[in-house]
Amino acid sequence: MKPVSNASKDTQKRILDIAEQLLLTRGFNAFSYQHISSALGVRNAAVHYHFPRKTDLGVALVQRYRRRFARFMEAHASLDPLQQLEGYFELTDAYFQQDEQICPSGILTTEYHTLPEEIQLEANAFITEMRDWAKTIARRGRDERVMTYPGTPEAMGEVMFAALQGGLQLARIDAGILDTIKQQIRDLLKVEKS
Amino acid sequence: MKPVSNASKDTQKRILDIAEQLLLTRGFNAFSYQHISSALGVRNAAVHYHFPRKTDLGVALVQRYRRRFARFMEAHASLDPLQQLEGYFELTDAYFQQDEQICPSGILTTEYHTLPEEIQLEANAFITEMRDWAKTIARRGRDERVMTYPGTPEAMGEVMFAALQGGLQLARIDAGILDTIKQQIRDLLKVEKS
DNA sequence: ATCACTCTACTTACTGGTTAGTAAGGTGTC
DNA sequence: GACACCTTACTAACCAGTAAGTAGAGTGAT
Repeated sequence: MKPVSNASKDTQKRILDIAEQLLLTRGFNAFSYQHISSALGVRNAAVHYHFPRKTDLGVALVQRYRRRFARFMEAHASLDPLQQLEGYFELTDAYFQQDEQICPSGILTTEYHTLPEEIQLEANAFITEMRDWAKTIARRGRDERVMTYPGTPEAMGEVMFAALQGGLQLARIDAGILDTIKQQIRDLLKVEKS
Repeated sequence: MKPVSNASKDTQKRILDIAEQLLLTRGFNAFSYQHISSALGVRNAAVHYHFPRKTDLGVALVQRYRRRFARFMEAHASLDPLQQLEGYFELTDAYFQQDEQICPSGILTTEYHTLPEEIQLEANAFITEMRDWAKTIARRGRDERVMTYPGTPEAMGEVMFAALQGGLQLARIDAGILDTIKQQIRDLLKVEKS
């Protein structure tokens, strides 16, 4: 149990918060330690003190997403599939409403070939977890006879996830597209908006 | 009508070809004039001679996409909707098979907030054209009674386009996802693979 | 209680590399 | 000799990352 001061923990969290905002609006390659340090009111080297290399910061960001998404799944585990679907939609909306952020998986896959391997590995795990959650909703929806669709739950989950990822990006061009896609997914699953 | 030498036209085309490859694999912010000039075997300033600012190069790239996509639509205009759908799928496949490239609209929307306004405007127009084509396929498919789906053709087109855009990106994590999504779209439209 | 010491969380000051972009000069072709 | 198409040589800004120093808070011995 190593003691970490409150100041350190707080600064570290604030760095992650600022970096997250920059990641989801500008992408990993288009933000610098300067952006973070000036937003935080400290010097460049202070950021390097907490996250020596930018790769460390990237890995920490994705790991935090994974912990957060694990808590999200846990909180929604006992809900029925229709509520889980709406919860998934709300998560998507929440991104866009905050500075037109997009889903982290969209950033990570688009910039994939330019990312350090350590971040790629975390991204793989994170995205697999998100895709699996979409598939789980589709599977439970069919098992509990509240969703009706052709094909396998796996395929339906992939389409739902891919459409929301793409939809979030396209919403930057046309904000209305996100609602259209959410409603069409409901229609394709033959469910009513709850 | 200003005369342009063959050498110039050729170099200009080769710059665009290299830049396109870099754009679709690395993104606009993650490639430089150095990347292009070294791949082309010329000096940095030679690229600036043809495209003074990087913005000029970006605009030229998107405009070329638009011309190319216009020709694509013209070539497929007289086909039946099922063939148009498969043509759309083939276009998607072609991107991925070439160095895991993704759809330009995925790059442009993901990096949107970091792009110069001139490129944003071209991107808006290009993406609108691609989305409209997807909607046209969905509309004609229903009108000619070869596709069956809930919701409006507009909504179905948006979901198809967004799912393919997201699917291309996710294919970098799991190559199989693209085929899964294509087949699920066929199933959702109640059409057979042609 | 106070001096000596240690540690955290920074700062200042820097390096070497990369970036887009430019100015001026050269060379071959019509 | 005019022009297209390049080159060499450069600038200023930015990038990630580092080395060395410091202020202040806490600790421990006397």
